[in-house]
Amino acid sequence: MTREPYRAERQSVVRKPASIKDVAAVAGVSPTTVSHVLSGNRPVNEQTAARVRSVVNRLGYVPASLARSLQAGSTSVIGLLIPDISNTFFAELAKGAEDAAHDLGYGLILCNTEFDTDREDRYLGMIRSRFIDGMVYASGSPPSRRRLEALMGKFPIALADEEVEGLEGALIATADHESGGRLVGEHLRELGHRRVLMLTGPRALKSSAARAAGFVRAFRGEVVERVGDFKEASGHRLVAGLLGEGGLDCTAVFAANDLMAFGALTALREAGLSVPRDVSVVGFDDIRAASLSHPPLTTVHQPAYDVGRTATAQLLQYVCRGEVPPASRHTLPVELKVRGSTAPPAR
Amino acid sequence: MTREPYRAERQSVVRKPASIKDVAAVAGVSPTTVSHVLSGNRPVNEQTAARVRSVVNRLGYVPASLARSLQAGSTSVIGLLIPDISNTFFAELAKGAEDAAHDLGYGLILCNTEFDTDREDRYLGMIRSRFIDGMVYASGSPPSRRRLEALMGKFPIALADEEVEGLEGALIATADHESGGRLVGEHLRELGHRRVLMLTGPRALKSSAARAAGFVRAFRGEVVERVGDFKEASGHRLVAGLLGEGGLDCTAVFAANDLMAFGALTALREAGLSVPRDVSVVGFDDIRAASLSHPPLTTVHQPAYDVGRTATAQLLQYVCRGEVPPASRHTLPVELKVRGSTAPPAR
DNA sequence: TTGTAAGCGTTATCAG
DNA sequence: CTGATAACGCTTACAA
Repeated sequence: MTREPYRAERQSVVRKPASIKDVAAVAGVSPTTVSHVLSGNRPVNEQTAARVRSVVNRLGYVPASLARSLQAGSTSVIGLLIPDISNTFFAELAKGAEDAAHDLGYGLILCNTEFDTDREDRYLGMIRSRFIDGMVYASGSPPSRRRLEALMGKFPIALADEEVEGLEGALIATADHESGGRLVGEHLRELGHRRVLMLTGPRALKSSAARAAGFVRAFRGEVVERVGDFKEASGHRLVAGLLGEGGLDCTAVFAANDLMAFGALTALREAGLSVPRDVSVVGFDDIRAASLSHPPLTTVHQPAYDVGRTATAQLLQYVCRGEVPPASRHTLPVELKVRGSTAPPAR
Repeated sequence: MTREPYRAERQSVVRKPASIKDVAAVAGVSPTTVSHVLSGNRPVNEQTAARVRSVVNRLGYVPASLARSLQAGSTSVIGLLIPDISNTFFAELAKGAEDAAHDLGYGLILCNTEFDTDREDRYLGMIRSRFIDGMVYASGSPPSRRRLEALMGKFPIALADEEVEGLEGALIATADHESGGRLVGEHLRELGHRRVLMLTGPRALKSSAARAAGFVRAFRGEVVERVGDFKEASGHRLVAGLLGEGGLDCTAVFAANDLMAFGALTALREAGLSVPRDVSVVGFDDIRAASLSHPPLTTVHQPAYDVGRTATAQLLQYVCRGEVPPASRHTLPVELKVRGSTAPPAR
């Protein structure tokens, strides 16, 4: 009777995989020939080729991509640096990036930073040590700006979703945040609203500023501005605060992202107000929950998938040829999704 | 006047980065010494070390991780194979996997398959060519079973979230699907329900079968079963269908995931039924939208993050030592989240 | 049509 | 404390 542990131990001994030399030796040819049979880079006698192939199968030989990469000087892998993969916006973006990478035979390393600078540093190290051929950089932490700057002239990097101030000389793919704000402004104006509460994102983010600017310009009414942090709790806190201080005094709320809009929604409901009868609410992003909530949220659809896909495709266009990309900006269209959370103001 | 294109072209010429030999030459020492200064693997004269370090900085030398990996025989990168990163369940799982990998200094390659067999094959190739040291495999397409089987004895692979039938001899981390089903069964029974509609996932999935089995055993009432595909549309279609055929004839609906539960919710609402007054609805997964919907969804919280984290940590425990992992199963606890979509049956 | 030999950039071994 | 030298596993001139 063999006891379990023994069997497990025996299985766990990894025996060294066959190398190109092993194949060559068994097939009675040189490593060069094996290489050429597999790559097709130069003609090989059909008899020889057949023999080599059969040995390859018999030994289960698979070329070590590491050695190949070392020789070739590139790994066919790029990185995607994002703050939080569990945020559906970034998950969609990642999907687009992964699709674009896959199309060109590239792998994608997920660099999830949680806004942690150390973590971001470690991932940026991968590009400096040339383990990845390039990086798609989607709004990391603000302090990373200087480091990015140093890298950008020397390594292939593309900015996705968020511009980094002072880093205009790069490949950039971003949603048209300003138009998004404008669409919301026009929508609320047309409904008859004249005074709205605007919950913005952090001031440092250009995307957030662009949304606000577009909105203010198009709305042309009174705008009460409060700064949030893109989290649900901050939307709740800001609205509940105003409600407590003696009234909202606005007929609509425009939150710079859906999560804050949901926080606002909850605060309004808790105060006994009805959406959209008493107050209209608009978000930004169009995350999955937006169409599922009650009422479904009027929001601006951001092409997260396309942002990721475009940034990556652009980047790879240069990476393939071993070039550092020039400056170029792609602004992707957004779309207003009018749902149930907006209506003309009461009275 | 230099015109833009020229500058761009000039910048795009990548000049070859410094190697350890360059540093050695400039510092007047051997590559060996440079290596040791950087790794600390053996003592080096402080003067020499200082000189080397200064040259390293001056030349901006960063060791090529590729060469290091080739020599070491491992890349410190593993893969995470999932069907769809834009599904919040897998995004959470990915986050857990990424965290666990990062903790041990490993990188994580995102292998998003979209249930595409070719795509899955290409990613599995990465492990065979030893570009990655291991793979966390989260419910790929059914046809991949045979291929997995061949790989599992030879390469480090861990199964996350979903068991693959016939592949018991492996590292497995999964949620306690059966207990989840049981909790729902008990909950509905205690509320007084005696006849429920159960929307299951695809029959082939063990997780789905386990949820159903646990539910049926605990509920001990009448169960009308319909097979869905985990998508929102299928929940809607199945419920709307029954509603059309002359009545639901059940006081509650248990969907095997939240998405189908939302589909059911919509169908019920469209038929003029109120949840939970007329019909109770329960989901499974506890995706973000579950707590945001109206009414908030009673559901089973799956520890997606922990599943990803556990599977990955387990895998790495063996990968670190260059071993193929033995069989071992980790079943993670689930939790019933009672929210607003369930209530005692009417009358 | 095929083989030899020189890289790719590290680190480990062994010697001094 | 330091340095040659030989791997790691592949590709590709160059040569035959």
